[in-house]
Amino acid sequence: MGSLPGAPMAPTGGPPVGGPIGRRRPTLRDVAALAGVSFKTVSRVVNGESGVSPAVADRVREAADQLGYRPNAAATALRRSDHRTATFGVLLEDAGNPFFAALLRGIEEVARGNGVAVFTSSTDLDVDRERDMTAAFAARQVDALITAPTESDAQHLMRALEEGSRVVLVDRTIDGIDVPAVLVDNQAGARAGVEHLLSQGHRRIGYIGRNPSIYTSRGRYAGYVEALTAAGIEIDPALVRREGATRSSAHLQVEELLDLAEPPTALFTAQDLITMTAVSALQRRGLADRVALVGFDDFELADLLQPGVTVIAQDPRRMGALAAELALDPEGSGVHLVATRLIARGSGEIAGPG
Amino acid sequence: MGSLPGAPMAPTGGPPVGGPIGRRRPTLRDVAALAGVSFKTVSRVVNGESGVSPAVADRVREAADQLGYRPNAAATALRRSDHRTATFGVLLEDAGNPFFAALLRGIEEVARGNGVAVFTSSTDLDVDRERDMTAAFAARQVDALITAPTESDAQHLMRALEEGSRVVLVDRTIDGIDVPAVLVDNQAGARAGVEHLLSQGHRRIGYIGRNPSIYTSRGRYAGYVEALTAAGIEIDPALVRREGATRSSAHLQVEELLDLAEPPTALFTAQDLITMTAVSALQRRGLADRVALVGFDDFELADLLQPGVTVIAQDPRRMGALAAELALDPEGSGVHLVATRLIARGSGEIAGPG
DNA sequence: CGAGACCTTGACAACGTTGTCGTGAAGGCT
DNA sequence: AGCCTTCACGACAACGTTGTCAAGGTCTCG
Repeated sequence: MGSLPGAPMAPTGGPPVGGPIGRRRPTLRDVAALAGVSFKTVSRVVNGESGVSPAVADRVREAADQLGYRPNAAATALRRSDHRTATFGVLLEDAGNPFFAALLRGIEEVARGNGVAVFTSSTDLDVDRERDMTAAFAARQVDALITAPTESDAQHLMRALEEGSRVVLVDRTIDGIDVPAVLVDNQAGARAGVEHLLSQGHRRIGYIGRNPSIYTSRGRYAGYVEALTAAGIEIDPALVRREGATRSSAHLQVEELLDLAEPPTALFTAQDLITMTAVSALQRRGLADRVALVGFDDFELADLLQPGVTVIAQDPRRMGALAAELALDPEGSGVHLVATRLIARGSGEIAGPG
Repeated sequence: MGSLPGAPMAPTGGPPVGGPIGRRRPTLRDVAALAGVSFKTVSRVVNGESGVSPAVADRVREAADQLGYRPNAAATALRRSDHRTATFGVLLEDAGNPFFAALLRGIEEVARGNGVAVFTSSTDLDVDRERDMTAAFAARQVDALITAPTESDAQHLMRALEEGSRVVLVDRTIDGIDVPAVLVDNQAGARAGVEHLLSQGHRRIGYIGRNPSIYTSRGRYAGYVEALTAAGIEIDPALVRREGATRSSAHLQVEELLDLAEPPTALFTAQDLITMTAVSALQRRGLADRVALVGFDDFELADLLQPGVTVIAQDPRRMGALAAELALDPEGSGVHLVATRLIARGSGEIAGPG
């Protein structure tokens, strides 16, 4: 972990071969020598500490500019008593998914504005990978770890906390750990989506979601159940599919629902990729304007499909920005709920049999 | 730059307030004390160096496990003679754009497999931001900087090189610097796309692209020109728009072309977002199945639109993986061209007037 | 004019690790 | 037995910075 594959050892004792390209980077001492002061004085100027006369400070700055001095981040991190590294670690399911990509952009934005650099990694829901990367980030002493945790085991996060990183959860939460979190009210969002379908006269509403082990998946299903129950409709297990992890399995599940003797007249899909899969399946069967569809997550081009896809939209960029702000603020705490918003575009407004 | 906003100073001299949550992380010395050896011996065991008897090594490993020892990355980076940090910096235009998101995933994958952590940042084509982040990454001593450079000025990259980081260019190249690069043959790809339209009988083919200051934009336009010229068709400046930077300006340009007295019968759009914008405009005017369209870059749902969108597809994930491998390999060099591929889905096969 | 306070500056330790060298014991050879 | 090599391990410097403290100079005020 953490080591590059060994580069071949250079043979010892040969003649000096003209030195590698990189000339040594100037240090505080180099600047000090040029400015004719002690290196500690340079340190003070660089860090904007008080107690340096303006004349000396100018001379130092000039010397620093001339040499192109830049502080060595490793030395700073090592020495500082607060152990700040001006670095975040961000651990998401998949930076290639538009939702997480936007979330990452939101984090980046706030981080950059505060001089913080951001480590990223995708877990693809792999628990081992999640643990490894948490460890890798903690070893690099990130000031904060912003993560959408995969599993219910908080051990690795506790460890990161103990080692001095702040931890902020985003999109998903986890038991047994008290840290700030930015979440969406998945249940309310899903309920609103299903109620929208109910109000169009649908009674047989299929649900296609991801594995219940995923936090968001549980809340969204609960919203589905809640909406139907409130409308006095019993949950029909035949209409519920909650195994979609990969794209192809999601596709299979959509097909299964449509193949039922009594197929649903409307679908609620609980994630963007599943929604896209559903659109694809419906189109292929020529059912796109007969079976209603509401999906959780907005996505690019949803408005250009025929019909446009009605969605429960989140605001991932804002979620990311909020998470980053919580990460920056030592006092930041609590669970922050970000609202969802129903965007009607056509697919959700296809009338039911009623 | 690089400093967190100053946290308020704790008042000095107060009573010890029960210590902060984070207990001190164990160091080599702690492990050494527990194992009853010198800390240098622990260092040897941790790094798998030879010259430690198996019995002692076991004892050390046991002690390290018991304390949960993890090497301090900052100290290692500071002390190592090769200055390796097992860290990459990745600087792209926009991690929210699917193309760059996939590219990032490709880099991440290879990096993770080699124990390398990845810093990311988006530039949004802002040159200042690009320079700042290059500096921020270089200050953190990244082993390699993988970047899709914005401008033709290589100064900041030269600087990063001098300071010991490898530099790998991806998607875009830049003059005056000799570093490995992973590029796409934009010209050949665009030419193939335009030739495809020509073969459907189109002669008036509009071109909508981004600002010529962008490397990829130049190559793609050159391919357009090349294809038309080879077919004996003169470039009609009225059909060429190369100012699309933002989404709304792209939209405007599509509208302008369609508003011409003699509008084009086919469009070649030089980037994914522009293609989406064009689809949107064509749909709104009811021209989606009358005006042919070929776009550079594949994108999600391109096959589900009506008609499906014919594209020149790249393989960004592979590009990213390749770039990361070049970054890892000290001998890596040269320009690596990744092929494009035309995917016919309908929009590009709409027949021309001929 | 002298005492104290303050301001500017420098010397030096320390952060946790790797690199270099030294030392003592064990082993091999003549 | 004596000498040289090898092996296992430790002592210590060094990386570039921040934190602590002390020294010397200037200023204020009685």
